[in-house]
Amino acid sequence: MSPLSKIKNQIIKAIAEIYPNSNLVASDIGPTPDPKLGDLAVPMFKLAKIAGKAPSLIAEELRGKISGVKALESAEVAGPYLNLRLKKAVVVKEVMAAVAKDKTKYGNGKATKEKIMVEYVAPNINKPLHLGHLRNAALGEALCRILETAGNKVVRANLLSDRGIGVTKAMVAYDKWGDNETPVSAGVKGDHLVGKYYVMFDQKQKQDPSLDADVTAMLQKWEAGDTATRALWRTMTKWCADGQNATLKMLGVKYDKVYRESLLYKEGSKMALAALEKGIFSKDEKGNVVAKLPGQPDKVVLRADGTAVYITTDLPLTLKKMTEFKLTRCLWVVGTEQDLHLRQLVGIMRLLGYKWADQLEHVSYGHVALPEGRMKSREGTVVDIDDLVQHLSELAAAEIKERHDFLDQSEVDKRAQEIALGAVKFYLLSVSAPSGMTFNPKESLAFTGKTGPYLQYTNARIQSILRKAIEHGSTGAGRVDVSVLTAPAEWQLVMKLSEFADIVSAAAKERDPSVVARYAYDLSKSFAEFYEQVPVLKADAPLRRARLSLLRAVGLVLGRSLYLLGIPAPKEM
RNA sequence: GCACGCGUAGCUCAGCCCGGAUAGAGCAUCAGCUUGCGGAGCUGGUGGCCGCAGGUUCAAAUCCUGCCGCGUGCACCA
Repeated sequence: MSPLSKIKNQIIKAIAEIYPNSNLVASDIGPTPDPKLGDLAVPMFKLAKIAGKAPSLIAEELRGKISGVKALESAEVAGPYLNLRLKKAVVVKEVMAAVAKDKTKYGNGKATKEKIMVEYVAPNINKPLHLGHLRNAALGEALCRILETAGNKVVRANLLSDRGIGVTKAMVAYDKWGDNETPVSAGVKGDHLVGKYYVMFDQKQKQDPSLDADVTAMLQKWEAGDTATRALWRTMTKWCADGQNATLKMLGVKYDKVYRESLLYKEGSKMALAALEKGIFSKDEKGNVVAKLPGQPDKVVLRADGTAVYITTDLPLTLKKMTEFKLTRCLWVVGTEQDLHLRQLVGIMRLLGYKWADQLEHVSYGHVALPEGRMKSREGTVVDIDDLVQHLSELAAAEIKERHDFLDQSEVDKRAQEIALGAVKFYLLSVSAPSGMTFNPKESLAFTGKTGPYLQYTNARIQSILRKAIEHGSTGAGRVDVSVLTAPAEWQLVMKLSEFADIVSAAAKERDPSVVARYAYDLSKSFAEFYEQVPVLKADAPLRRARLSLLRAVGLVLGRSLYLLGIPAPKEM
């Protein structure tokens, strides 16, 4: 529990001793709108209702009577609110001690019994990953880190859609016009090479619609296990998957388990037929196997000719996930356009009699639009991740070079990519998930204002001061009296630090990394104000030591916040 | 047509689940801050019928109802 929550709980308890049937809870207590009014505000409306008295009267009664809260300095009545002022020295000591004690575990939640699988990205293996995948990857990875930090066991899973029309189109085009080209001979990543043929197919198909028949024919050969077709498929899907994995690695994504559609869909057909036999599914007039779901449209789970549809794979996949890993929760990070699909999948699992259907959960995120309109892979209007990060890195590199004349190119490149990733990830994560968003290139490329680089810059400044302190021989370690930290800017920072654990648990509960993004920004903003107002290295020894330990605490918590968001934290930039 | 999501400052978005003090940020714009620990920064100003109309309440951006606008889905596509 966060130091702040502890204090709030003590206040709740103290009020309950005066009003035994008090219905106030810790979350009723909030910050005051203005620091001049005090630190915490307790609204009296709930108590007023119970007691049948005016809120201001209750506040008046409580004022001065609250006892047993060590951190409480004074209480003032402001209309229907009881505003509390905290003893800064007490709180500062408690918060700083908590950070010092827990170090990199500060903010961790208590271990739960939850074991949660998060499936995210789940790409088609026929083209490079694009902007939509980037929002998915950023969201999924941040969610995993937040859930882990909140005390849960997390299993990261990917599903490769490595079979079907998309892959086959690329195969047909390569077969006809590929001329034995390879990623090495072409000098491009495998996913980009496969994507080139995927786009080529659609261009040629517009001229010659008969190409569709070639796709059908190749799909059938693949299905029949034709040796040459399978070999081509293995080669091309490997190229593509390797390329995509390189992109994911750059993004900091690594999976515990990777599923492949090609290894699952047949099992799905069996499950569907078995359920048909038992009368759980039925056949429609065309002969398709259909699940009839209460309150939802019917869902075809197997085509009349016995071939699989998208959801067919999900049947055995979901079953495998839940049983193999003994999960208590299973999340999909998937766009809002699949809301209905996933509701239907959950409904089907329930229909099949699996009690854990209630533990399946869709983390839905809105579509990323471009200002010009919708992204379309086939029309080349996609923003692919490799190109985007490359472009951002170049801009960042130019900024770095302006500031540092004599840096190695390799160091420039390294920092530039970290800044580029910070910029785009923060941009995508700072918007709450279900909202659609417009990807405004200009803004996401910006390094000033409420951006990833601002957070990274804050971290770099903190690290810089700490480095200089060591050079000057004053580390701030050892016995430090932190109670001298009484300046408003210091107090504001300590209050921010005190709520970190609450932020982590709220983000985990809401499945919403934007909570952490907002916090990280607020913390950085508080630091910047502190930095402008208060000298650290030039302060007298006792104060300097105290401020240095505050900076270490802020650096640690900011670093943890950046980690939760999957944003790199370079020490210099 | 039905379902889901969205509508808050010129632009991009928080806040809504769980109703409470003058509705918050960033960008843009205007005016300031540098012999100083990293100016990718800081301080201040301008800018809002919180889509519209009702209702509930001592109190509504927040809850309820209806309407309007935008997006997505309702495929033998993934």
